[in-house]
Amino acid sequence: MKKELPKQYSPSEFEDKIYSYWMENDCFKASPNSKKKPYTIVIPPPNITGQLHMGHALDETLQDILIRWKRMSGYETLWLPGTDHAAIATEAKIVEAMRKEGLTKKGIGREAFMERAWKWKEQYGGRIVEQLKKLGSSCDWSRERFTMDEGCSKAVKEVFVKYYEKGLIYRGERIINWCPHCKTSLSDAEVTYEDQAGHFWHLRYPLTDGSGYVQLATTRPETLLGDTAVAVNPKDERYAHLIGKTVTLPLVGREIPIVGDDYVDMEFGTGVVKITPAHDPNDFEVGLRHSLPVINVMTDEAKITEDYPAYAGLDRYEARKKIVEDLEKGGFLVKIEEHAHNVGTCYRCGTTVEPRVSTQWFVKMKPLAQPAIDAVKNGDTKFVPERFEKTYFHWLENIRDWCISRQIWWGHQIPAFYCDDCGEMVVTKESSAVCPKCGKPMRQDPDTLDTWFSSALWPFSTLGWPDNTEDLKYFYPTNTLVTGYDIIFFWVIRMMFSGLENMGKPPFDTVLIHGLVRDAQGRKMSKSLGNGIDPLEVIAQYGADALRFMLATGNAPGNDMRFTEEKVVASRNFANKLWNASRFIMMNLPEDFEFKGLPENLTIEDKWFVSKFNTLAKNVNDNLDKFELGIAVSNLYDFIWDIFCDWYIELTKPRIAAGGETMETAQQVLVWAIGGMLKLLHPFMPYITEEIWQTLNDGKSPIMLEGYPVYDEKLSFTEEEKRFEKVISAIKAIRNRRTEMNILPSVKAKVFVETDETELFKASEMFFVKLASASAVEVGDKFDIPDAVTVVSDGARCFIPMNELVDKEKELARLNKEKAAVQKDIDFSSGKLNNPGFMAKAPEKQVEAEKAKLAKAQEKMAKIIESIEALK
RNA sequence: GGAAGCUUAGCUCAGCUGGGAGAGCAUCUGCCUUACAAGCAGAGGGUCAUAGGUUCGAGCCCUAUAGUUUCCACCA
Repeated sequence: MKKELPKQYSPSEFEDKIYSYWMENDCFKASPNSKKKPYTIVIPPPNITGQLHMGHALDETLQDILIRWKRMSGYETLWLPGTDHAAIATEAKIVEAMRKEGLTKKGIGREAFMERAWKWKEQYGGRIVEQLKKLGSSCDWSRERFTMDEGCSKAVKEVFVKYYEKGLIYRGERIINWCPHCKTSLSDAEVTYEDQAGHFWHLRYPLTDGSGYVQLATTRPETLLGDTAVAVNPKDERYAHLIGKTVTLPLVGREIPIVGDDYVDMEFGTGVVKITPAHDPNDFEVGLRHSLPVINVMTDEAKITEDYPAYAGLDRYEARKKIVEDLEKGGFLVKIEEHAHNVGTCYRCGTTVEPRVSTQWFVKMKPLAQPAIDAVKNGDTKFVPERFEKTYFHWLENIRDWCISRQIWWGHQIPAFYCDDCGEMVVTKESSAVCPKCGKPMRQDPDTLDTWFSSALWPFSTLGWPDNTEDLKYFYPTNTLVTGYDIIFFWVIRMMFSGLENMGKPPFDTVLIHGLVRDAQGRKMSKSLGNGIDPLEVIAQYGADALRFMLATGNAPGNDMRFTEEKVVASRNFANKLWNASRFIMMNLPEDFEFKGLPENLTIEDKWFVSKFNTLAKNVNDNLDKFELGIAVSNLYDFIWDIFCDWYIELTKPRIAAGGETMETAQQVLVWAIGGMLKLLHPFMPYITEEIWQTLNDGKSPIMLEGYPVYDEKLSFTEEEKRFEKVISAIKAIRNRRTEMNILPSVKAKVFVETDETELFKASEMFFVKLASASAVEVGDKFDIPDAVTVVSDGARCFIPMNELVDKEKELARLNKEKAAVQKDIDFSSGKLNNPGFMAKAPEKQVEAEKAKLAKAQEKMAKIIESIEALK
């Protein structure tokens, strides 16, 4: 049957069809019973509420390239997919949707809320999964997981109880970051700091004994309501004598002490600080040291509490305004200054967080952090690029206890139970508990866990832990974790210590960090800017292969990249090029063609090509090994376009036209070549390579399960490669000369090739006809052609008799110019070789290469001089 | 305050362990040469931010400076 591709490359015609074909044939499925070596990647689970964006597209593309490459390289590969419940983000969306219906959480109650939330998950959780498939992601969908599914929930409880019993989890009253909008506590990692313009209010607090006042400044006058002390540095001579005295808090009238504490910077401001333990982390510490009372002045919505009737119910900013007014009226305000400062905001909603004292659950980090530091220090896990290890160490070395309880409903409810009668607490994996003291049913802690608590367990909870499953035994530890640098703190660190603590081994050996996909102007893609590019639209227009290829092109680990449509177009054009090259091959095969493998009777140009292909296979594998995906891509791009399409295909044309044995050999090599290139390219452009492969092989078996080409000593023809370059060099030189002289390609002329390699060039005569506009070719070791254009290249001197077209003066000038250029080369090389330092210290390989270069240049020089003489 | 990255052709960026500067797009010239005009053949264009240093040799290593981006911390 005649193999044939449609004339037009239109990816939308076959991408979905190919994906279904892979799914139907279970091509992505992994087995823990394989004899092969495992290679595993767990997907960074996208949020169920999310829509695929360019960040995902990049992340998935890199993972799919790695997993496909390893699969073809003989590993049992598992790419484990799933989604994250994204506690706060999802709950916010559900609450928002409810608000539109006029409903509130309180109104419908916890049970009904959870019912809605699960429905939401069913409705939207599948969307992002379908979008991942569009990219061509070869995940084992039969193993798809969700952070709140039964297994993951079991793992969460197991870990919580274990940590609690080991004293790694505790409950306590601490100052935490509170988001008044999401109405929950946040961990340190969930707070992003941003510069805001603010003010400095200079205030006067009168001494209670009437002997004067102290002056201090604050950026948050409303917290004055909760002041329980004023602090000075005990070494500060200005104020030391005041320690032990009291001041009367303006507006409130409370008598509060002046304490001495090293925390106060004598150089900054007036050297006097108001202390609000309930609403400032540093003040909280001071409060602990001096046993100060902690007075919370705000509700969970950051409104002033009922305790201060003058301000009760006012939002913190309204309260600030009123308090400043009142301070001024009372004569307590000295002055107001402009002041830029950094304020913490909620990473989900952007609201300014309110530090607040409350009772929460914490993970004790110090003992968990150390093994995670060690694992990277001793190389069990390495970061690519390495520089991110610094970030990792810095964070872990300065880590504070992790606040894991959240005051929301969507998530894993904390497995702690309280007795309302006697206050007894029980932490258990069971879903209910009875008070061991009073025998009464206990009430479960209403809080849920930080969403990152469950994703921290992802690399092993998804493999079946805490059960010792076949999957867990075979696939853990996983191999490569691919994620953006913005996720290191949230996720990578927590997976590291969780894996080490619970499995005794780090969860992966390599963390491949990539950057952000920015817009064409280099800005972050964001909803508020509206500059996001929808990957699905790009796929619809240009195909998933083009998008993937674009994302992999020029992608250096850890570096940000810009998305531009031109780059996608360039990638699409490359796919189109490959498509047409394949069409060329197919249309030049006989109907009964049978591929027999690489033939024995290769010509020199075949060997030139095969040898170059061999080098390509080596380079692509080497670069993939080093996670230099961007370089591997450009290796493939350059080879397929330049070496294969521009040269090798063109070289086969005269052979195909000639027919007979040379044609048959060329056909075998072409099919061998396209097969090899499709395989090498497959991880990057899975769809088009599969489509062409299927057509070429009559749909026998998928390319994605073929073996990946590797370097093969038998395919290395170094000598032939070098020799054939001489022919290419001569053809290029002739083309340059002709363009320079404005000779149309349609004007053919006889070419005389003077060379020592007469046999090589005689065999290549047809190439000069096809590629250098030669009407005829004569090869010899010596010619004397008058009125000819002379073209000197490596290993040959070509004469093109053009008679009237030849202007002797111009020709001479050009030859002299060329002579000067070659002389420069000679000077350069001989300069090096005459440099005693170079000769003494440069490696021998380098010296040899330089000598060869010099010899080549000298040979060329001799030919040029000869040509100049002949013209005179 | 601490740390990291970036600065290479008009634009966007490669350049992996130091050995005579590359790609895509854009520009210019000429071609519809039956795989491909989403293409082919050519051309122009860069004291690789600046200043020192190491080296036989530096875009690449070291130091400093400038500009730029990002992360972390934070003094009320």
